[in-house]
Amino acid sequence: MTRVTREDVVQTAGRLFSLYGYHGTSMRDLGRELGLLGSSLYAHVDGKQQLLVEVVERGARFFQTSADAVGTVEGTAAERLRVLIEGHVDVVLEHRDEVRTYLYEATALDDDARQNVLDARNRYEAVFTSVMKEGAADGSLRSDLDPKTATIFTLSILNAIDRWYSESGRMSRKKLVDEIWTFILKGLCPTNPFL
Amino acid sequence: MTRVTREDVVQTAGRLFSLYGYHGTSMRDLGRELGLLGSSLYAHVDGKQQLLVEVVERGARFFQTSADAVGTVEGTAAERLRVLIEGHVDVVLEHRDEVRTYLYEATALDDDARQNVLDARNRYEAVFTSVMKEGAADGSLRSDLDPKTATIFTLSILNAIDRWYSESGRMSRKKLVDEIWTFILKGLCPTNPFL
DNA sequence: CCTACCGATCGGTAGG
DNA sequence: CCTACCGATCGGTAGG
Repeated sequence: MTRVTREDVVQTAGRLFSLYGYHGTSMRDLGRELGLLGSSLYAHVDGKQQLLVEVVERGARFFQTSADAVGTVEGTAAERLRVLIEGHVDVVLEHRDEVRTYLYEATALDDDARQNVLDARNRYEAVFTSVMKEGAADGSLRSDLDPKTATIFTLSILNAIDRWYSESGRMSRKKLVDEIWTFILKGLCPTNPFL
Repeated sequence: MTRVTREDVVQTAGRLFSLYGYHGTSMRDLGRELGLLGSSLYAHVDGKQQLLVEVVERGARFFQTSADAVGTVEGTAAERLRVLIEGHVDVVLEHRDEVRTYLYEATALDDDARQNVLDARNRYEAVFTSVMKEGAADGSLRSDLDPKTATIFTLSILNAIDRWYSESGRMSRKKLVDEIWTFILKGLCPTNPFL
C-alpha cells in the first residue's frame, strides 16, 4: 500500500469493527493494520466515533438503495418481495463488514447517530411491510398474517446469513436465495400442492 | 443489597455484557453496578474472562437442557419441532442476558472457550436437524428440503426474537410461538389448503 | 471488601 | 505521517 487514503481508513475500520467490535478495536490496532501509527489516523479522521458513524451509515445506505430500487418493479407483490430478498442477500454478501457493523455495533453509537440508525431500519422495514400488505391485497401473498410480523421473520432469516453462509461453500448465492424463497413461501408443511 | 454474592456478580456481568458487550464493560462498571469497587470483584472471581466464560456457558446450558427434554416427547417429528421451538422461545425470554451474551459475545472468548461454544451450538443445531429428518421420514414435515438449511432458517427466526420482542407489548408469548409456528410451517404462500 | 497501587493501554493533541 | 506526549482508564495485585 503506497499511500493510505481516507477511504482505506474507513474500510479497514469497518473490517476491524465487524471482526472485533467497536470497543474491541483500538485506534492503534487500526493504524497497525494500515501500516501507520494510531496517532497518524487523526490526519484522516476526527476520531474513532466518526469512523463508526461512517461505517454504519454505509451499511444503512446500501440497504436503502436496494429497497428504493424495488419501487420501479412491475408485477405482483410476491415478485417485488423476491426482488427485495435478492437485494438484501446481495447487500449482506457484498458489504459484509459494513452490514455487520450496522447490525451489531450500533449500540456503540452516540445517541443521535443511534437514533438515525433506528429510523433507517424502520424505513427499510416499512418497505417490506408495504409489500406484504400489497400481497394480501393482490392475492399473491397470504392475507391472514400480520405483515409486520412476517417482515420481522423474513428479515431475521436474511440478517442471519452473514453468520453462517460462506460464498466459498457448496451453496451458490442463487441457491441460497432459492432456499430462502421456498422456505418463506411454502414453509415446512408437507401437504402442500406446490411440491 | 446487603451482601454481594458470587451469583450476583455473574448475573450482573451477564446483564452488562448483554447491554454493552464484553469490551464495553469494565470491571469498575461492574463493581459500581453492585455497589463496590472494581478491585473488590477479585474476591469473588478470578478475572473478567472467567465471568464471560461462565455467562456464556449458562446460555449454552439453558439451550441444551431444553433440547435434551425433547428426546422424551412422543408423537410426530412436527410435534417435537413445536416443542423445540417453544423451549427455545422460553430460554430466550427467560434468560435474555445469558442468551445475548452467548449469541453475540462469544467472539471475545479465548480460543478454548470459543471452540466449546461452537461445539455446543453444533450439538444443539443437530437436534433440530435430526427432527427435520425424522419429519421427512414420518411424513409430518416436507421431505424435499435440506434439513440443515431449514434448521438454520428456523434458528435465525428464533435467535432474533430478543432483538425485537417485548413481553410487555401487545403480543403474548403464546401468540409469538403461534406466529412463528404458522410462518415456519405454512409460509407466505396464499393458495394453501390449511388456511 | 477497601486502600493503595502497578504497568499497560486507551483516545487524542501539539508541533513539525 | 511521525515524534513526543497528555490525562484517563484498563485489568489486576498485595496486604490488610
